[in-house]
Amino acid sequence: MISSKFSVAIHILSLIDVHDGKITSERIAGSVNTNAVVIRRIMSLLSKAGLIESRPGVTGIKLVRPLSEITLYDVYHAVELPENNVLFTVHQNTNVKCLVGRNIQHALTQPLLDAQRELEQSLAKTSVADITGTIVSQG
Amino acid sequence: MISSKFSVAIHILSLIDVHDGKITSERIAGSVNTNAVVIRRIMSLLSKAGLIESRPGVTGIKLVRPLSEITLYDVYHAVELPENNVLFTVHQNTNVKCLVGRNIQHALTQPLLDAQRELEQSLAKTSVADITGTIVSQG
DNA sequence: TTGATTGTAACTATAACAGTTACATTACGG
DNA sequence: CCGTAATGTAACTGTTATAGTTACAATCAA
Repeated sequence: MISSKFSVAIHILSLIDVHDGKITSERIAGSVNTNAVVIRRIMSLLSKAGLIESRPGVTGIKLVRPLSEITLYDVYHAVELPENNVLFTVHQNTNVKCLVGRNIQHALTQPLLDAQRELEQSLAKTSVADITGTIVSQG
Repeated sequence: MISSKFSVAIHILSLIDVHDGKITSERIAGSVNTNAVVIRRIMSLLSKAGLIESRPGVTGIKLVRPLSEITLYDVYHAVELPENNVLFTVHQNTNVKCLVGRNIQHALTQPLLDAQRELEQSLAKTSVADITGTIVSQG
């Protein structure tokens, strides 16, 4: 399961955009209905990914790129993917004396990478601006 | 992250096939290099999904369908997907007084379902027999 | 009937996620 | 230039999922 960090991150980016950057983590937390530290932790991941910029003591969060140039994949990659960028865990240390144990990891590599790529390419088709557009049109 | 239950389940199905069903959970555990109860737990999920059949006291596990008719998606669905069949967690209980809080879940629904479908369709393209074929060809 | 096997409960350990309190650091506004 | 407010992060708690382990009742084959 992909955690709610992903959808919360999109929520954060939408709010920054709607408020032209003039918003605090406390206010965002009020909209998400959680604690401000939860918001700041996810903002920290978005900062490391180069999507936003913020500074201690200063109210306001800057979008480094417009939301039309940030895809759902960018957000997913920033907050969900582990260091190795691999979605599927494959069990290691299998018994090399066994034909299956010796070769299973390699046999799975390509199909699992393909599936991950399809997921990511689908996410990349939608920008956060598309999501904000849907939100605004709902009223 | 998708857990190793998935890759272990494929390992189990491959071993059943390679040994024509004459194999115990203890032997499978020896190939996977884990405890037999871990294997039986995953076997229980595969049984509930109707992919295998086994009985207490009887050595041997039956493949209900040939591996060529079991896709990676079938295995993934059997051991990884939660009750609601939804891959992405979306945060709930957002603030309805806020435009974004009021509409974010609905705005995310379709793109996230699309991405999940792409992942699943990609997994469905490969059968467990394909994996076993790769394994055997490696030697 | 004996021995092997399955199925499952129960316990432990670890890790990720999420919520919370606390606080040092920073910088803007009066 | 001081006080207020905000960020960034550490530290702790609670919950859940995964994984490993021991134990054992139920089952069946030989």
